Amino acid sequence: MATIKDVAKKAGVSITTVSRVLNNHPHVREETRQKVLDVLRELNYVPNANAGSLARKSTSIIAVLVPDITNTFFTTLLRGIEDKACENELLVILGNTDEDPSKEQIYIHKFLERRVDGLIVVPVENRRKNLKIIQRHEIPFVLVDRRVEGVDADFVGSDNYQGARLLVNHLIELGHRDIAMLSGPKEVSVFRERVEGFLSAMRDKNIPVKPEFILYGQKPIKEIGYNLTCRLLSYKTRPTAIFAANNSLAVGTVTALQQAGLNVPRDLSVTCFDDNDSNSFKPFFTSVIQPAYMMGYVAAEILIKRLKNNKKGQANKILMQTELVKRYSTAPGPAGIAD
Amino acid sequence: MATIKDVAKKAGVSITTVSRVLNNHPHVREETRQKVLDVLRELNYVPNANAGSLARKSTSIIAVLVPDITNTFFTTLLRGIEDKACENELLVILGNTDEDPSKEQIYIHKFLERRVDGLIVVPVENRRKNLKIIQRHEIPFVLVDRRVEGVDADFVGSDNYQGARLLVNHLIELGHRDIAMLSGPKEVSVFRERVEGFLSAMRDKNIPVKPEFILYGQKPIKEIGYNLTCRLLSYKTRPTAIFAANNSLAVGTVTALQQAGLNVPRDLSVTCFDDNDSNSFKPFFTSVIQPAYMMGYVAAEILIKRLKNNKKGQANKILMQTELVKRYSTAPGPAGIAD
DNA sequence: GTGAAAGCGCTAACAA
DNA sequence: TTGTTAGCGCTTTCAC
Repeated sequence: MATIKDVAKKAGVSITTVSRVLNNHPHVREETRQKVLDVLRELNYVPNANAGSLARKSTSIIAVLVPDITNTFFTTLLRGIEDKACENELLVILGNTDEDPSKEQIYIHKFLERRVDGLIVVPVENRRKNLKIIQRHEIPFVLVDRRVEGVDADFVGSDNYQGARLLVNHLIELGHRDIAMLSGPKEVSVFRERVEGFLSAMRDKNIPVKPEFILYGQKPIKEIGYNLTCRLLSYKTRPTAIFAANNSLAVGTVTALQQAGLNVPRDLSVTCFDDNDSNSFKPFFTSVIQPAYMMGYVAAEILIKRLKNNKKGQANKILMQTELVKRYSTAPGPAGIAD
Repeated sequence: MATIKDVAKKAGVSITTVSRVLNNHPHVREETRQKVLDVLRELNYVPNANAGSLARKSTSIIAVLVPDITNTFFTTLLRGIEDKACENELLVILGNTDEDPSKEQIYIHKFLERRVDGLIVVPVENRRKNLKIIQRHEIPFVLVDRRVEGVDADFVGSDNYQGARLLVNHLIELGHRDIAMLSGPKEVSVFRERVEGFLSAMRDKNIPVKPEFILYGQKPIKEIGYNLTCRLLSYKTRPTAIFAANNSLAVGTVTALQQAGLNVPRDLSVTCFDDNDSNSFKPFFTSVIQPAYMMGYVAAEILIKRLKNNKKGQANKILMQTELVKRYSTAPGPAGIAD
């Protein structure tokens, strides 16, 4: 591949001049510029961005880390990030951690080696270790969706506590009392918050919560949702409604229920956080929707601002509101609908 | 961030020696190695991969270009690629073209600038231009899913022609005669092949095909599927079955049908290519499934082989078999089931 | 076993 | 307006 040197020689100018026309610097005579432009074309010149980054000490790349790239919530988030990044001529590189802390660590390391300008990360769990590595090297990053204790960084999330309350209040209004909650790992902030919202809504209405009705899965994925639901079904007294902490868990829940010959919502109501599938022709779940696209967009915005302002300033903490969307997975419970 | 120079100075050795221990070269005294290792840790040294790439003239990065990152088919493909790449310590960077040729061009350019070692691309359309750019710079790449006329490159796809025949034969067996086909753009090979498969299966059974029953969309996405289906429904004689060329079109189709008060499969049968949602608890569509994961894995395998063998050798052309999966979107048609 | 030095392709003072 | 030069952080040849 042709280098800037080749171009300079052929155009009969110095490499500095070529560099100037490549970067649209002023103070280049129109005639010279044209000549260089011609040679550029003639040689099919493609600048080596790595060499440029090395010299410029900045890559114009931001890295994004998500726990599950097959989850609509994260792909939508990603799209928000990409759009904002694109507006600012930044390249986005993506890592999929699969909810695995060691994968997270590997990706973070690779991204640091590539000297990305900044990162946007949905952290896998509550261990500060991986994030501290980023901080130690003073690379700006923003946390999305999940907080991590002891890490003071920009954060964009949604009001999980309030969202969970919306969902639970809806179930209570439908007449449900025996409500079970399927949570993701305790270590992840969003799941703790959703459980707390659940508990508070129940407390407000003086409805007792059976301890065995709160189940924590190691990962918020459908296989785990399936297993936990089977456990619920094995109880002598079963819940009449299940609140799954995310979309994937809910899918596992419904799978287990169907397999047990139970109809949703006739026999049991099911609710969850987030949409399950962007492609669905008939969204099924009554759920609380987070503004995923906006969360990504804003996260990128904050990161970019930091990149431009030389990383200064206090951490931003942004909390977005959620919305309850009633659909087909919930129905009146045994207590009947309250007025 | 600490550089190799800092490490060398602090360890009292030359940068060459540091480089040697970083790359596990032999001929380093164990004592020296240990000392360097200690300093490496002490300074939290993270090698600059861009500088390394520049010197080594290879980045160990491969780029992947897909048309729609929200489509399960492509995310599954991607996962296959990633797994194989990971085995070989390659970093994958992703571009989402949104079926837009100009986005494709932009990404290809960015990837070339970053000097990726190779690319895996699901091309947007049948224009050679973007791919010729890659070829001109002699960067290895493999085409996946879609072929491009006039481009002789490694290719991994599936037997769309045969897959379409499976689907159509199934519909015919169910007693359907008035079968409509919703295709993606003519310019994309897979859609041409699926239409041809459709036509050949109909011809084999001597069933006439109404020209107005073959509709081409500009993009294979649900919005277009919706529009085309509305067009079908406006005809005086409607089809009794619709063959959507991919999963997203099919979702649009069902949406339109539901909106028109039609039940699938009672009033109309619908089939398509590929699964619609990896997360579904009750896959709905009778469809032909391509081995997406395997396609990605094999594509990466071929690319990596080429990277190692110095790019030599004739182009591989791999065609994988598809599988018909009968589910809930098809039912017997007016002619009744054939024996 | 170890180091000096050249070079990868580019940017950015500084001079002219 | 243009060119010279010194890096950016690393690899690698060659000599010791």
